[in-house]
Amino acid sequence: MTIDPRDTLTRAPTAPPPSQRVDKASHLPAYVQLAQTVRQSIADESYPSGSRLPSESALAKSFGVSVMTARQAVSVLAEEGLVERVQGSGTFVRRVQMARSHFTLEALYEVLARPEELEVKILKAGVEEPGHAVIEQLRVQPGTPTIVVERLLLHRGRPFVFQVAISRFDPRSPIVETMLDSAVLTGLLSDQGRSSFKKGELQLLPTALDAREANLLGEPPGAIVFRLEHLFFDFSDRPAAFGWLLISPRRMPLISRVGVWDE
Amino acid sequence: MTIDPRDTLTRAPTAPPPSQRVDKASHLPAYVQLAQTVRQSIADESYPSGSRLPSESALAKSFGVSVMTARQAVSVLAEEGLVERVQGSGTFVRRVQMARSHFTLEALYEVLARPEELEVKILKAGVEEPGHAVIEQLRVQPGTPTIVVERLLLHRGRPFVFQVAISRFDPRSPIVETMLDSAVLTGLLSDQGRSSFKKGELQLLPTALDAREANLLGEPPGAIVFRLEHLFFDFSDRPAAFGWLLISPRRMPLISRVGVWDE
DNA sequence: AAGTGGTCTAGACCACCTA
DNA sequence: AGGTGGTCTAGACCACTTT
Repeated sequence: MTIDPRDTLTRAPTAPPPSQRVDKASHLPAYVQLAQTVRQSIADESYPSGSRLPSESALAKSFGVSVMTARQAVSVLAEEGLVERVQGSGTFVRRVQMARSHFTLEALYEVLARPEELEVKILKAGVEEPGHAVIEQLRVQPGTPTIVVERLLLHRGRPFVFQVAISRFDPRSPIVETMLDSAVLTGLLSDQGRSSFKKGELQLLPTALDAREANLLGEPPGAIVFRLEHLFFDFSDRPAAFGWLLISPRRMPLISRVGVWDE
Repeated sequence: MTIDPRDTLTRAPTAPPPSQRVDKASHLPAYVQLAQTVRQSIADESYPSGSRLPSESALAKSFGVSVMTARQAVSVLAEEGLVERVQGSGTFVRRVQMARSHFTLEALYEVLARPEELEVKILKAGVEEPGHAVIEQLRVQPGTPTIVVERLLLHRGRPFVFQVAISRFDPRSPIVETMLDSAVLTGLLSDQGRSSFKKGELQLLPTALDAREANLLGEPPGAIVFRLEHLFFDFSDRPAAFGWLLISPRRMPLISRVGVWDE
């Protein structure tokens, strides 16, 4: 759902466009320079919250670039969430707001991308009858065997992630290979590994560790951590891999910045 | 950090570009139609994971559009995370991976955007001496009074969010107005309200509710919930508002989808 | 050297909103 | 009706990678 910024804000007059021109000597693209100029004007309140930016053609003219280039600059700011385009009306400076923030698993990705610092301990690997949750998620018949793998991932010798992964048992693929293939972990997380899926759904939850999990992760009993549930689908749209990661917020901080931070 | 997709994947030959043309009768823009065509080819593995897409000029030619239009179509897929551009080399189909997921506070935003369904209960509003954490976050001198407000937000009559907000005491602004201004909550979350900041930093954490918090939110004692800490800065780059929200994952599910879902 | 994506031009017409 | 952003053209040159 979208809220029209004009409904709720006192319309401020459009400030004059910057008279500055692109520095052709600079190796920075013109659209980056223009975006930074406008970003700075938002930061110092030359273009206050809710006000309308100069039109793209006005920006182009005053900055000495073509309309498409000015448009690209505005696109950068729109993607950053600093401004909002309204067709037929203009581009408006958006207020800084919490709900626009988004959180990425960058911290996890950074670690997984350096396999030389990682160690994978297989805690359990076998074929099991699925429980209720697994039957529902993987959409298998009760009694159908599934492959269950528990892994502890260590980063620089310290416990990092505890993972439980449950896959369909596929008679066409070698069992042992599938079970021990750490690609089911690293392949889902980084660009590496072989495993390949069509799509996936993830849910982030807060949870408390039980005694065993806390011990494995080197956390105090009952520690509160993130649980990242994942369900991946093969190219036939069948749910193929279900599982979850447990990871401490200290090891994977979820931080988001909104508004103008660079300068 | 970035991993070159070519390092880790068997290079698959580039499949032929789609011979389909844009439907000019359709009201869908050409770039959307082309993006959907390519998306479908990724979904059915005509362009398998790791393979190179046809070049933008090849796509443009076979689809009967200009290069810039084909480029815009590829940009859509790149923003979705389905493909990755490598300058000088090509555009490659990316594997579906967990670490590319991102989580937004959309569920929270949806609720906050409908003020008619909301009710705000002020549980506490007053001037207090700041504690250790607040002194650090707001960078105030010990002993400097700060404004503390506790609010319970109800959605359709049911407890939704518990918020604690601590602001600098600003002698230039009316105290009571500042204290009771629900904009400090809704303004930070939605486009509405008056409060305005230059930038903000947010951190999402898992936490357990204490007895009072659980009672307020209608959760069982010790329930595990999200804690969204926020620190907002005014246009002088001074930290101006610090606080946190407590919200159940049932009321704000954090779900992310990766790969090809539409069709 | 040839091919790729990245940037850029100088226009054009359209859909939409405001006055 | 005039202004705005949204889409699109048919080129161009550049930076970069691969052959």
